[in-house]
Amino acid sequence: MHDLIREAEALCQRAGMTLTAPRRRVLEILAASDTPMKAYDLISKAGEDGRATKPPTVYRALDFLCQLGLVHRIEQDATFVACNHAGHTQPVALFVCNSCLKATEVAYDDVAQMLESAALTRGFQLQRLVIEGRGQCQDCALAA
Amino acid sequence: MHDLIREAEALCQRAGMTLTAPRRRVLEILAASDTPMKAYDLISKAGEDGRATKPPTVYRALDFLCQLGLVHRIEQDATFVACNHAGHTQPVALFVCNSCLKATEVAYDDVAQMLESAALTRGFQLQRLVIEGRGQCQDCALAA
DNA sequence: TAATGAGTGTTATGAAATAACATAATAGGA
DNA sequence: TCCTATTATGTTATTTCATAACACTCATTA
Repeated sequence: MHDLIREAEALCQRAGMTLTAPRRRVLEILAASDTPMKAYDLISKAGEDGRATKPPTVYRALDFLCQLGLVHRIEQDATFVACNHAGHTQPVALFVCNSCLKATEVAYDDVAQMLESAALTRGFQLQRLVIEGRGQCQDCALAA
Repeated sequence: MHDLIREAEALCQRAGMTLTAPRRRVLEILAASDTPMKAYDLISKAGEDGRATKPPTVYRALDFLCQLGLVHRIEQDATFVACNHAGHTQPVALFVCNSCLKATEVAYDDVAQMLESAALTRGFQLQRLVIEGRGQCQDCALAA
């Protein structure tokens, strides 16, 4: 978990950017959470130490972290989750359990290639790809 | 385009549901648009005849139409688009052009199967799948 | 030391979606 | 037919998600 922060720092440095205080704070909170979080939960959590934290601060940090691939935004429900494979810039698929809400991150090069070629046969040049699943994770299936 | 409405009616009947006035209205507007629309654009457009149309009316219609697969919600930017292959209940991938904003709908059974099995090897049982792309469509690529 | 640029703080507002409750329309059964 | 249950809509208000705009800080460098 502190690994993640260290990796993040290294990654920023390589990219010529800096992991400033608010960015690090947001990443720490996300990394400590076992489920994806809403932006406003982050905002109140980040403000739990003395000073107030306001929406733009957190949204800016999230934009930054998402761009570096350190955090993923789950489009279906506007939540954010820290990336497992810190540092990879490849796209991932995110499977979210409807029961426990935990997110499973999966690399999917093969799938991406299929989609890319499916798009290309229609003359469409892919720049960004979002793949999100909903369902039931193993733990919840066994518990039921 | 009127085909779509007729198909929609048939589909509703088969499902034991009804294509009521507001639902039909929303579907018509979406079908007439060549790009995906935001909910609030629909709301004002639907209100252009005399009577005011309010958010819940349109959101309810959208929920209904999405459930029947007559409309798709694009999660990335919260827009809605009428379905091409009216009646299919299989999932589709949506590729949205960053220039002209038009959406291309693509069936992807093979990709879905890959993702499903990728999920299953992790014990994850998929119930819903969202696949969305962003990029440049053929027309815009040629125009540039 | 001025000028630049990147980042943050703050106020205010815009945009997307839904809760809660009242009302209407419709279909089925006695 | 009349009652009742169900389904859908109308309406008000509010919640949730996100960003615009501008002032300020602080490090870098010319």
